[in-house]
Amino acid sequence: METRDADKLLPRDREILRDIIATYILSAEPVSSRSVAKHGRLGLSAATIRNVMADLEEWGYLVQPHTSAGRVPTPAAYHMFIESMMQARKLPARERRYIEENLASTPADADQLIGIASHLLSELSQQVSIVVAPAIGDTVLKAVDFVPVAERKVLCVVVSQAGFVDNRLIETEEEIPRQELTRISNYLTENFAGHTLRDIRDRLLRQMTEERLQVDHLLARTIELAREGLALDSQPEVLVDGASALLARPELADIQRVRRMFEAFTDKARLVRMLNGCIQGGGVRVLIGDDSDLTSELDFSLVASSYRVGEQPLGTLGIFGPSRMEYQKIIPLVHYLGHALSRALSETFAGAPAERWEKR
Amino acid sequence: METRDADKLLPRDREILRDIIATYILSAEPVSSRSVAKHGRLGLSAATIRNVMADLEEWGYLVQPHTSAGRVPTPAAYHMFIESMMQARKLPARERRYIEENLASTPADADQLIGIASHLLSELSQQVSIVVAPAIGDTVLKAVDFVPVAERKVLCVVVSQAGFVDNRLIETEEEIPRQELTRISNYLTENFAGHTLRDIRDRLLRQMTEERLQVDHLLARTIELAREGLALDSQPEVLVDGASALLARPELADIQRVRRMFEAFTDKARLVRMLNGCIQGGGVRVLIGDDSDLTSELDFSLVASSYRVGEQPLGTLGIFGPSRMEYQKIIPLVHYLGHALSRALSETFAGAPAERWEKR
DNA sequence: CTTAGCACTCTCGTGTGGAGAGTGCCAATT
DNA sequence: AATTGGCACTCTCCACACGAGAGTGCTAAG
Repeated sequence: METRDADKLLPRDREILRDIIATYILSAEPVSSRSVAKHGRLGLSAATIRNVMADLEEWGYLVQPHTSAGRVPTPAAYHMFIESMMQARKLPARERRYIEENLASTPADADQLIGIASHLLSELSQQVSIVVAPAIGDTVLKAVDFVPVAERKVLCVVVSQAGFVDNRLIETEEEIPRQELTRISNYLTENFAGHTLRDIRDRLLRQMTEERLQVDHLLARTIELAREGLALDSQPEVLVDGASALLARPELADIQRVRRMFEAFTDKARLVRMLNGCIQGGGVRVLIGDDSDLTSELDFSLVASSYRVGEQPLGTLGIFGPSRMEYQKIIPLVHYLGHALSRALSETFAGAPAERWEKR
Repeated sequence: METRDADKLLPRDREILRDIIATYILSAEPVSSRSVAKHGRLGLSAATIRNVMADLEEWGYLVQPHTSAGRVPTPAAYHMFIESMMQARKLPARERRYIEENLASTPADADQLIGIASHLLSELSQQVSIVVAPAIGDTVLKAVDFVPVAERKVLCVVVSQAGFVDNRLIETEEEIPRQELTRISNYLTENFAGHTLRDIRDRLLRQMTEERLQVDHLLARTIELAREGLALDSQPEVLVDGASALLARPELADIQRVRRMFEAFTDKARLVRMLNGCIQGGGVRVLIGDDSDLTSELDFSLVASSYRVGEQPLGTLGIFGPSRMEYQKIIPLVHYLGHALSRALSETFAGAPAERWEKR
């Protein structure tokens, strides 16, 4: 099977391939030469179409499920379709407004915002949405606070620049009085806001080693609390929404497939790895079939984009669904929502820029 | 169809019904008179069994999917089975240990604990687990803390007696300096710890009305923050876990059913209503078929129990699955986990009892 | 009251046949 | 040389029938 680049195809072949893909996306059924001949705007007979289709199959853009069935696009075909055969529709004003209204509603912290975003994605696409929250170690610190909640138990609240809030319960060696906790909170917040938790931890640990002997009591406790409270070990959170809408689609008539899909969702680590492959580059990335084990075994695609605050990419959001999804709609949706979420995150915490590292 | 109470049944009839239910629970297939005659410890012929089965059907304990199929237990039969035909097996030591190890691992806040509990339930039962977190309004306050995160944006952190942590971002009329926030946090924590958020809110609002004229600046701000920060409107959180394991069961071979199940999970409000019906009374409650729209339309059952700290029931946890579940295992599991979670929650925050209301 | 026997019913798997859809190829046409 | 109509071929899908198997209900005998 000799593959052939997009630009090697004759315009007519491209037109036919385009028609086949568009039809298949809507119908979910193998496309026959006759239906292309009828619907197609180019007045060709079915027989001619058949010849072209045979070529396209040879070049790896189509397959037939069995002899004497119509043909179905391959991942290569979808890729070509997305890159050069479709014009991404602008997201309808209605939907834009809907997104804006929901994201701007009440003052919400970042965790709530990504929840809303996830819900919007699945609702507007009728597919499964996946949103990955930032890995805690990479977030930039905005404020830390320690709240005593029981004897020798302190709740550490970390607020990131982008508005993500993380709680962690830590156990201390000895009871630490409330005022001292407040002092430590202030010290950490004032000196380290604007840096990633990873940096802060490293710096504090280095400090501890260097000045081991002359650390004062307060600093020692600060370091103890910071080591526990700013731990990096937690998995980034993954939100999956809208699975029930997907079950209505014909490709999931087979239970085994549904099951594999859900098992895929359960394996969060794998999801994160896959999604994060999409984080580089500002735009929307599309994974289809061959690109990844997860999508290929199910004939599914992933349309993903990153969201960010300023330059800093924070996490990924995307839509997961059958390869024959309506990319003209889905891609703009993911694109728009990526930007909308980025904007919402930036706005919430605008106004109080972080101190620079050098300033310390 | 005349129904007949459990104690009206002859011992032999009960024995046969018991066998049928036990067999069906394992096999998922209609039980025939022959199989009962063979496996049954009472040496009766198939024909005799048949007569009894016809009676049991008349009394509403069995149904046949069609003539010349075996028979299947009704919800009434399951109820009788649970109440007087099975001896609940003690939970194996292995599983107890596993539960204890997981719940006691690292210092964890209550939200993490219920997450672990939910996971344990679904893992050990291979069914879907549902855990309802406490409604925020009913939780007893342990500590409040306000963290400034941006201009006129304050993060309110509420820690409940049981260790649940809730964050809420609030927008203030004017910028409030850090020290003042700390003072307000302290004031609220010291004066109101030990009471439900609902009580506190009511009290503060009353105070505001009564002393409208002579409120000082600090109190005014306190009330403003408390009104926003201790708002009660949020839905209780619901955790659902283990859906993919259920998909392996034969009763879910039909997609439509899977879909209805997932739609049921999406309707959190309904879940909460159903689960909370089980909260009264210390023990394990079982809903089967007729009891609730949700279980009946799917032939599913719900085995639920509450978890609590001290006397106070906080939330519900349970297992949702096909009616033919192994109640001998599932009921002890839910029972044990309810207690284990209660214990874990109580232990975490033991040591610092709340002040009494009168003390104020 | 129990049970063996038997006729009856219903499901389920298999096989068959025909309709329909779609293709591939060839020969005729433009 | 490209296009097209025609035709044979293949494969799926559905309907139907048929028989095996499983299970029941009933009756009559023990």
